[in-house]
Amino acid sequence: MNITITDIAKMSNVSKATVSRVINNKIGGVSQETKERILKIIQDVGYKPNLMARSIVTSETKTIGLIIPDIQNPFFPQMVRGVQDYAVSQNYTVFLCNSDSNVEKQQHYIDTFLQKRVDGLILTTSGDIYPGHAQNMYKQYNVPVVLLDRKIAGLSYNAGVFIDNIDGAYQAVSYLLKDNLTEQVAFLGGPKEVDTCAERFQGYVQAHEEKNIPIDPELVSYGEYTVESGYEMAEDLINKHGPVGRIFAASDIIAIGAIRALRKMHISIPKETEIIGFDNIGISDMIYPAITTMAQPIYDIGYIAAKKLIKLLNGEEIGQKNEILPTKLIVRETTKERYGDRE
Amino acid sequence: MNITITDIAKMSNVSKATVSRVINNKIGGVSQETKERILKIIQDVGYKPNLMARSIVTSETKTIGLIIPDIQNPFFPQMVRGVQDYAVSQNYTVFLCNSDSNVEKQQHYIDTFLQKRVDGLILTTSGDIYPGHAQNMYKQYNVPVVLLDRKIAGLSYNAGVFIDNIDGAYQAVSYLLKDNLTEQVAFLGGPKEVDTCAERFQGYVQAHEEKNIPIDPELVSYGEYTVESGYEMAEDLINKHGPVGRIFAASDIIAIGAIRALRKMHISIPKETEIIGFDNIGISDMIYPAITTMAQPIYDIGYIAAKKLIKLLNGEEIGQKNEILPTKLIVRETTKERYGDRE
DNA sequence: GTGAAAGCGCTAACAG
DNA sequence: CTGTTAGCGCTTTCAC
Repeated sequence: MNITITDIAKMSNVSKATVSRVINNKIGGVSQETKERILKIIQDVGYKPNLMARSIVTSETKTIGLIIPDIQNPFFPQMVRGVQDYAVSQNYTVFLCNSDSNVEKQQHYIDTFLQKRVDGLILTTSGDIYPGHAQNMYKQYNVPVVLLDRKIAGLSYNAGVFIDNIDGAYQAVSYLLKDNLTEQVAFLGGPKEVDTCAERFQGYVQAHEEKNIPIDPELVSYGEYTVESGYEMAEDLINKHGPVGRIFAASDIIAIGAIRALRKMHISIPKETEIIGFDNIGISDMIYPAITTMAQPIYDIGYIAAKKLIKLLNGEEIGQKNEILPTKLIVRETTKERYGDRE
Repeated sequence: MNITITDIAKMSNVSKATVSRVINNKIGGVSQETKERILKIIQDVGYKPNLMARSIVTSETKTIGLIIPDIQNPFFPQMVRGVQDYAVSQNYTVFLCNSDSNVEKQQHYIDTFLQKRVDGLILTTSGDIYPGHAQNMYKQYNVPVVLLDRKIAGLSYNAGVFIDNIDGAYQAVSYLLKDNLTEQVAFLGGPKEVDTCAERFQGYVQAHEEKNIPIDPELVSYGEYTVESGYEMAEDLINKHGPVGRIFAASDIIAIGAIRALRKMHISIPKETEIIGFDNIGISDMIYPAITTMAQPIYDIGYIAAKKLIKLLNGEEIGQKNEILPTKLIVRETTKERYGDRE
């Protein structure tokens, strides 16, 4: 039905092999003159090679499978952009799926990707991957896996791009505890089982321990990385515990929800309650109050991950297996000025 | 290298055809007993059929190409979700690409998708598609195209899902002009050439005409559908023209930027300046002030589009070619209460 | 420089 | 119910 290489071959009075050589720009294959003749015909009839057919013989699809938990969390689109931009620049196309932080869905997508024979996988994991399956990926399909943003215990992978969540949270909370403050900071977390959240909690604890501030679990809550969850956690916190002086939100969108909740309760920010977020998503400096946050290089995480994956596919060296990107505190309006802020 | 249907056939002492029948669950094909035997072996060795190979013979890839202008605009992820959710439920996988509102990029992605033999295309167009190419899609590849959110003059397509932008904007601006106000509303637009923006401008004009309010072009600006652009347009507007009483922003993210700019200039919302956005993106009620906006069913747009496309692929009737989804004004904090708001 | 032929992994008649 | 065969559109030896 569609026009095929055979058609082109006939129209050009050459063999399929010759056309194939032209399409693939094989060096030293075809005389300049026949090459041009074929090219012209291809152009005229608008022939586009069937990449499926090619894939089946070359056994590479120039396709990457990318799984993220939630495309509606603004963090991920930015990361996806990074992946895509590099992938496209290297002539790859990407399948994108949302796992909804659901392990079954995630596994389903991995299966689908494997069946569609993606050349590689980039995952921001949601919970565990069934160990058996993870094994299968390697043994049978030999598909390289790059982990993004979230690590997963027990899963072997080929490369990873992360940030130092413990240190990031430690720095953020320490900033909140500057000027010899001794009152515990409240913690508004994402899902307890997600490692980024668990690590940020660790950093939070570290900062308190350093100052010998005991941690009352009443000021620690877990939810999801969503605005709504941030809203609810903050509301609950204030209702149950009363006002708090400082909040560390494990992500900016949680912070946004929390800010909204506090406003509804007529608690002024940063005067009565200070708050620090995490991620530095795009809008965090465009809403009011602009969020003080621990920035991570979101786009770069994706970009570098794609780069590592494609290096892997090309059999090149990727350097260190895990790359830890830097975080940076960005002070804005949700925190008061601190001694030593200007120097 | 990978395990193939031939391997399974040998291991099961049957022919490839029989294995194929089992894989595809052909009715009345195989005896229960051999079927189970084969299934067990498939299970044991972890065989996954090569969908590329299947595609080449069935000439369907169970893949959909989706192009959006900008995944970082929160409007689109929600729409993408709609597309994906339905597509996945019907066993399709989707390629997603950002055109960056760039026609060349868009065309490049369409070409790639065509070469990868997607079964159908869903586009939120960015500017024109080269007429010749658009033709090619139909004549040569017979790939159905569903348009989303944005129409494009001169491009033939199989189905479309839109909203009534003219009416939506008309309603929004009319709301702003209620209570016999006669001062022109300012217009903060997206790209002038994008039809959603152009139509919203039309509705804006209509609302003014109805009240015989002349339109001073100084109060009309165009930019992009980004927060930054909203910020700049609002800043420029106030700088050049002085304070304005009411603003109609062609999208919520433009509104967010504008709100930020006004705040910086110490203009209070809604007291001194009222503002209405468009879209009702997720965070529009979570920031402060919460945005009064003309809501559109973003998720549904995507979902319905996917549904239409897959109906098309199945040769089913899609009903009306163009589906126009309803919009609805949601009054929140960026506008004052109006006479007749409560009834 | 070019062609013939084989084969990638699968499905789809057609026999039996 | 099952096997044989052909062939999808392409690349890739291997000859010439």
